Amino acid sequence: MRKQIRHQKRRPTHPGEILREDVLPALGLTQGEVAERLGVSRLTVSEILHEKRGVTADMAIRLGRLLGNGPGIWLRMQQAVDVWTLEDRGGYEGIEQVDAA
Amino acid sequence: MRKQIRHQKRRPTHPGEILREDVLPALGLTQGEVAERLGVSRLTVSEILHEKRGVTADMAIRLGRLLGNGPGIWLRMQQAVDVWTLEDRGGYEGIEQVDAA
DNA sequence: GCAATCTGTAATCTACTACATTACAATGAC
DNA sequence: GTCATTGTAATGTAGTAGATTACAGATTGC
Repeated sequence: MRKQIRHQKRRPTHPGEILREDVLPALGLTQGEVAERLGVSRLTVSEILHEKRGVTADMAIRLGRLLGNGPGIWLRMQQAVDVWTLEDRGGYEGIEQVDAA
Repeated sequence: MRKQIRHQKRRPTHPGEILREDVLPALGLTQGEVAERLGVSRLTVSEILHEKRGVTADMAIRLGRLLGNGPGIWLRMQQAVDVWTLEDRGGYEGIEQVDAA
C-alpha cells in the first residue's frame, strides 16, 4: 500500500495496455511488422507493450500516423501516467501555493 | 523557411513564454525566489523562462503546486511544442496508415 | 515430431536532456 | 558605487529512449 493524500488512488492506464490489448490485436500484425512500419526496433515496440517504457512524443507521432488518429491520445495517456507516478513518489510537499498579486 | 506540409505553420507557444511574460511578473518574485519555492535551481528556472528547456512532468507538477492550477496546462503546452518541433523536423513520411481490420 | 516464426528479455552501447553547482559578466535599482 | 538580479558558460551526474545482438521459450504449420 502507498500513501494517497490527494491524488488518484489508481494508476492511470498506460498506453501500452491499450496497444497490447486492443489496438494491435485488431490490426493482425506481428510486433515485428508494427515495428518496421513505425520505423523503430522490435524491442522498442515490445517494451512499450509491456509498459517498460513510456510513449515519447516521437513514438506518439509514429503511432498517430500508423493508426490515423494523431499523437494526442497517446501523449495524454502517457502524461497521466507520468504525473501519477511522480506524485505517488512524493517530494512536492514543500511547495506552497503563492497568492497571485 | 521550412516545409509546412500538413501541420501548423507557427510554432505553438512555449510555456516559458507565459511564465516569463505573464505569470512571473504578476507574482512579484525574483527568479531565485521562484526557484527556491519550486525546489529547483535558479538556472533551471532561467532556462525554462528563456525556452532553452522543456517543462518536464516534474516541473509541471511543481509549477502547478506553486500556482495552484495543477500540472495540466504546462504539460499540454509543452507537448504541443514537442510535437510541432518533431513534425517540423520530419522523418515520419514513411509511416503509412493501416486500415483497422 | 520438427522446423520456422513470433515473442520476451537480457546485455551492451550511444545519444540526448534535465538538473545541480560554480563562476562571472552585465544590467538595474537605490 | 554598491548590491541584488539576471543571463550564461562550464562541468559533471543521472535517467531514459533507442539500436543491435543474442538467446530461450512459446506457438504454429506441416
